[in-house]
Amino acid sequence: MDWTDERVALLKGMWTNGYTARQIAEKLGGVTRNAVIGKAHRLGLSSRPTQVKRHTPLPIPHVVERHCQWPIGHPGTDEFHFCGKNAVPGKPYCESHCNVAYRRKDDNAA
DNA sequence: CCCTGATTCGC
DNA sequence: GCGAATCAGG
Repeated sequence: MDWTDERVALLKGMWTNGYTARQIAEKLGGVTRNAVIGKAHRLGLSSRPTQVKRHTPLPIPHVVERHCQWPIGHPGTDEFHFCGKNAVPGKPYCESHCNVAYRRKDDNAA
């Protein structure tokens, strides 16, 4: 399994958003949680509080959302805030964060 | 015991 | 650099 940009992006995206290595591994498919953790570690990530509490409000796709719900920083801290940029109609994120969250392998627009 | 992530070892 | 194995913590 070659770690392509989109796979790494998905890995980092899910990892950063509090997904467990198993969820990410299962999502990517063909990789074990060890591979995900190992890759994440190599990427410069690693430190992850076990089974991060659901205080990271993994943004739920809402109907008619107009502002990007992408969580920035840590909840409970002064740094925690949402992106708040104008999201695309029907999607919880702005175009850039939507791209990070829903990035597809065939989304490559040269 | 189960789960998690982190680190280390071998390929 | 990749993945599995192993270790450590919850």
